[in-house]
Amino acid sequence: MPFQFSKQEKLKSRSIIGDLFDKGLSLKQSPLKLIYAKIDPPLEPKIQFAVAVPKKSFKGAVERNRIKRLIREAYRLNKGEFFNNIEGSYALLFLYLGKEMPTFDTIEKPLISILENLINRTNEK
RNA sequence: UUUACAGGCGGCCUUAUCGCGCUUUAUCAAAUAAAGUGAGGAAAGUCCGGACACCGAAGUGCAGUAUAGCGGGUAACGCCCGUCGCCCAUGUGUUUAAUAUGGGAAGGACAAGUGCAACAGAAAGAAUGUACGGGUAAUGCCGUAGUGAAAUCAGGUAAACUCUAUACGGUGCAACGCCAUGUAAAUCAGUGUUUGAGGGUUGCACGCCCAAAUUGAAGGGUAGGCGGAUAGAACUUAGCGGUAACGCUAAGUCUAGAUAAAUGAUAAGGAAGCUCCAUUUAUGGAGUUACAGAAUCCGGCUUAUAGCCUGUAUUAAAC
RNA sequence: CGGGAUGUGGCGCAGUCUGGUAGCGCACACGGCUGGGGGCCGUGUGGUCGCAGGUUCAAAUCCUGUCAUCCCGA
Repeated sequence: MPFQFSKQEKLKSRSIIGDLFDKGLSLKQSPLKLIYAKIDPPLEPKIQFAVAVPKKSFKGAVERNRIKRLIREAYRLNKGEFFNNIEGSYALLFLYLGKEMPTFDTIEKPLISILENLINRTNEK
């Protein structure tokens, strides 16, 4: 079941999200930015995921929803490749920093490269 | 065929591979499977009106806010319908008047009081001028001229204060109820109290309530979870009443309920409209297809909007 | 979801309550003082008063609608 993305995998806790902004580590690959942190004690689905698009860049709710859906889709299709055998529990938060409407391709490529970097970092430790 | 106005529809269809929310069924549960279902006319702005919920009195007075011909519709409204007067445009008529059609608008009161009117002008409210003409015994008086938006009339102005009539308790689903977690000030109930600072209660006043101590009881916050929460002033069709808004009756239908927030992604093909180009005048090629995403729920208003359909009026061309 | 404020020359502000002339500082242009710069002095340019409609003889000002920006509460 590598391509599913259910409700449980969404990062929902307000306090964890607040901590991410305070002391999370970040990886950037334009137009995306990933903020992540290792969570201890581990969460139930070990990897939890969230998306955010700033209201300042995109005023309309339709555009913001569209970008969030694209990012979520790209994450859903690629997460199995990276996280199936990972150690530890992580919270991930993707931010979209671009100013123009993306297509699926312009989302997927930087997302893959960010995930590769993330895996490399966690293995080094 | 052009333009304007009014009303309606409004990101289409198929296949493949993945995927999401909710409901029901199957399994002890979890996970899973199957079936069903899943954004709008504005879901938006939050400008009005309600439903619904709560408040230690939500009381009295003042203040404040809103509305404004008349009649009707409605749960209610500042919304909608009809109508009278007013204003504008066009046609007929034409010295004026009148009349037809269409459109517009917050349309009570200035003989209750207070205020305001730049510049110009003699004068803008306790003011009656100047010139010419008329008239008279003479003055008062009458007309014309000039300034100005308004000039002799106790005028104009209330989208000036104000007055009159009517309506309004306050706060809002982040209301409110419940569950789990559990340290202290704090809360609730009973007993009790003289003075009174102080505090609370709707902007103010009155009024009302609280307040030491002691006994007893159950809990509150803590970005957590559940309920509130989706069947309703609902929708569709038919008949009847009404100029209309709308109402009544009957039959049928079930029509989103998320919560860092579901309704999507990729690929291929197709249909229709519009624009541009080419020409064998009917085809080919290219481009484009809006505004925009439910968040307690309804009724309005306002704003955004490609294209299509219907109706009315109008313009031009051809026959 | 609820509440509040602000839009005026290039920039920062006053004027709005109480309607008739849009003003101040900085900046800009020209001239003067100086050998030159800075500084000071003088003169000048520059504003659909966010937008639309209405009331009025007359609107930055009053009324209605609308757009944008900012702030606050939970």
